[in-house]
Amino acid sequence: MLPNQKSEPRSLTARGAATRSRIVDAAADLIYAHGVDRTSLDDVMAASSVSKSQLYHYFADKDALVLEVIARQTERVFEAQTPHLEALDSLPALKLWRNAIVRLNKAAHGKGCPLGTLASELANGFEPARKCLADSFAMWRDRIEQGLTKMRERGELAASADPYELAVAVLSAIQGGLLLAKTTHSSRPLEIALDMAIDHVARHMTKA
Amino acid sequence: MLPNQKSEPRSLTARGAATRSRIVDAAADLIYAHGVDRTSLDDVMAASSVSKSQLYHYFADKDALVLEVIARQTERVFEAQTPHLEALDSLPALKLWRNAIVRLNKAAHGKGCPLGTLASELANGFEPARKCLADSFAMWRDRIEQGLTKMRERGELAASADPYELAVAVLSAIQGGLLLAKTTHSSRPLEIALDMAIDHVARHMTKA
DNA sequence: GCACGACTGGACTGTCAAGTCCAATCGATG
DNA sequence: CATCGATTGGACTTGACAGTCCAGTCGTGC
Repeated sequence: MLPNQKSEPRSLTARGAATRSRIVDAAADLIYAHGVDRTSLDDVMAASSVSKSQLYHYFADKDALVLEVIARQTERVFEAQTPHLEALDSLPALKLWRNAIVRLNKAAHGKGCPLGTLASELANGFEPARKCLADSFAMWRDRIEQGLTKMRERGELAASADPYELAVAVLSAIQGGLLLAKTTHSSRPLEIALDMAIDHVARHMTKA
Repeated sequence: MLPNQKSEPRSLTARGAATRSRIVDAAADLIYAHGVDRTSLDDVMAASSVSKSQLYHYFADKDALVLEVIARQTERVFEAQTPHLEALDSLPALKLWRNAIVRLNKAAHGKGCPLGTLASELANGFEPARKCLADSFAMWRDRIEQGLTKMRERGELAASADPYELAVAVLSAIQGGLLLAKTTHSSRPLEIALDMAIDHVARHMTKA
């Protein structure tokens, strides 16, 4: 059982890094639009103006590329929620965030959450991807949890409230709402789910 | 533009119906386990002990089979929630249902909701499937909504509460909770999401 | 018992996708 | 400017999969 790090050259020049990044971006877009299995490497080649050998120069195989795509989408999801995600420590902040998510979903024409669709497609059958996505969700939950913890420290949230559980509940609402929104071609389910989640947090607040 | 009902023979004998049903069952199982794109017709053939020509005798193409699988999974989901789904008209009934869902998820080794995974995979790019799944979700939501409506008629739920919106919120929580449960390999997110949803309903109840 | 249509078997085709290979360039460095 | 590894091009191999075709069997109504 040798370390078997067969892929990825030891060093990358600036040009190489740019090419590699271009590939990941194109793959992320295509996979978001069509799913992992309906995105061929030929599609990725065409979209990123790259040849087959380059793909296999930078990535051991399609699975390795998919793993990179997960990482890239995780970054994108976090960036898209900036700056809201950094300070979800008050009811007004949560509501602003809610509106931003709804806006984001509309801008994406209700295609759903990039991480959610990847998770649904890969969580069974490609264990490294599942782990990676579980980490992404954990980080996301953690951001929410941090804001709630701050609220509790300030006494805005009841001492009996569990920031971890509240954060999991909120994230569930987001994912479920996005899935229903995507399926029904309407953003209402997302709005309704988010409002429930915010109500749920509000319910654990001490009187104003 | 002729009606173009190219597929499906006019009549089915008992044996033919059985074969056809066997195919759909096998396809449903395989697709639930591996996803639509990772399930080949050869796999379905092997699992249902059927030859290629039989597949194409009963279904116009893979898409037609997938549509049937959606219908079958919809039936299964509803059956699995029987009898709870028929009378979600009290808080205790909702809690019993919650426990049943958690149990079901554990029994399925956290593979998630059959409808949810299909929706995530097919909602973009295969419009007939999306419509079909949207209908399934609407029926599901309607069952929940009916129970809540009954509660409101009885005066247990506040007149200001909207059974439709509450039902959508509950269904979102289920789907989101199942997705996180599947990704994290833990049923906790599902439990947390369901508890939030039930709390949310309880919050709209008139005092006991 | 025979005729006709439902039903079945399985070989065959065409396409497309993953992954391999080798030879050619580019560019920093001594 | 010579060298070496990073980088690139694209043809080629291999296998899988959707879908086609035709020939044969079964079973039910007449």
